[in-house]
Amino acid sequence: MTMKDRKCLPPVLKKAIEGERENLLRNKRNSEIERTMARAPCCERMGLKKGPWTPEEDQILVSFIQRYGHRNWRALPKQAGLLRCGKSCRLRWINYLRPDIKRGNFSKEEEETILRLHQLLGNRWSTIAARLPGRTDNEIKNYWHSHLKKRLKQNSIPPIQESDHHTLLRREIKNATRTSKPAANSMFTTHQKIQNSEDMLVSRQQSRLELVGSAGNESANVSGNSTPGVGEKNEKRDFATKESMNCESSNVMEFWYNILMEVAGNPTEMQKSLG
DNA sequence: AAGTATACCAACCGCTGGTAA
DNA sequence: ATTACCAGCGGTTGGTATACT
Repeated sequence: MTMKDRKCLPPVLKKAIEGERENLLRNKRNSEIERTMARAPCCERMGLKKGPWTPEEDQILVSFIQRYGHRNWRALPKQAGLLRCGKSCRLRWINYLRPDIKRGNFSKEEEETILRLHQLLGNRWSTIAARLPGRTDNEIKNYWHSHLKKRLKQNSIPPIQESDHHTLLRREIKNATRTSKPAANSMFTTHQKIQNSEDMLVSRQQSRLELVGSAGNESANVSGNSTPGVGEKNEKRDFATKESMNCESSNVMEFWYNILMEVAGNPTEMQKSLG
C-alpha cells in the first residue's frame, strides 16, 4: 500500500491503523526514555503528545478552528482540548488540514513555476508557495528535494547567471503589472504581489532582494499596516491584502515595480544608496 | 523470500524577527 | 534599552512503502 493509497483509506480503517501505529510509537518512545534516562523533549515533559496525528485530533483541531479561528496558536490546544503544543497544531493545520490545500501530483506548470522561482529566490519555500495556490511550503520543499533537484542534476541545468537573474526578475514584474486585474493564469496575481512584497520585508538573507525589502517598510505603512499587535498581525495582513485586491492598489504595486526595476537595472548603485 | 537501498512525506527542531511589556 | 513571548521559516529527522539485489 502506498502512502497515497493510505490517504484515501476509509476513516475507520485509517483510524485503526493510526491507533495501532500510535501505540507502537508510544511504547517505543517510553522504552527509549526508560532505557537511556535521557531528558525528554519539552512537549513530552509537559505531557504533550508528539508524532503522527490521529483522525480524532484532526477532527478536534478542524472543528475548533472552523468555529473560533486561530488567533493564538499557543493557547489553541488548551482551549480545544488537545494534548499538543501550539506549534504542532499550527503545522498540522497549515500543512495538512487547511481546506484550501491541493492534494495530488504536481502539474507540469507547477513544476516549472517551482523551478523558475527556485532559481530566482533560492530556498525561500514560503515565498515560492505563495505563488502556488493550495500548495504548502513543506510540500514544495519535499517535492523539490525528492524530484526536482535530482532532475535538475540529471539535466545539468547551469546555475542562473546574474544577468539572467535580472532579466527574469524584470519579466516577472512586467507580467505582474501588465494587467490591473488579478489574472488566474498570470505568474503574480495582485494578492501574490502583495505577499511577495511582504516576503521581501521578512527576508533574512543579505541579498539584493533584501535591500529591496528594507525599503519596503514604507510601503507597508502606506497600505495602512503601521504597527499591528502580534495577534492582529495576520488579520491586518489579510485585511490589507483584501483591501489591496478590492481597490487594486496600484500605488503600492507601482512603488514595488519601480524599486525592483531599479535594483534589477543597477544593483550596485542601489546597494550603495541603501548603505 | 529475505535483506538492503531508496523514495516519499509528515512532523519536529532550532533559529529569527517582530511586538509588547 | 532590554527581555520575553510568539508566529513563521527552513533544515532535518524518522517512519513507511517500494524497488532492487
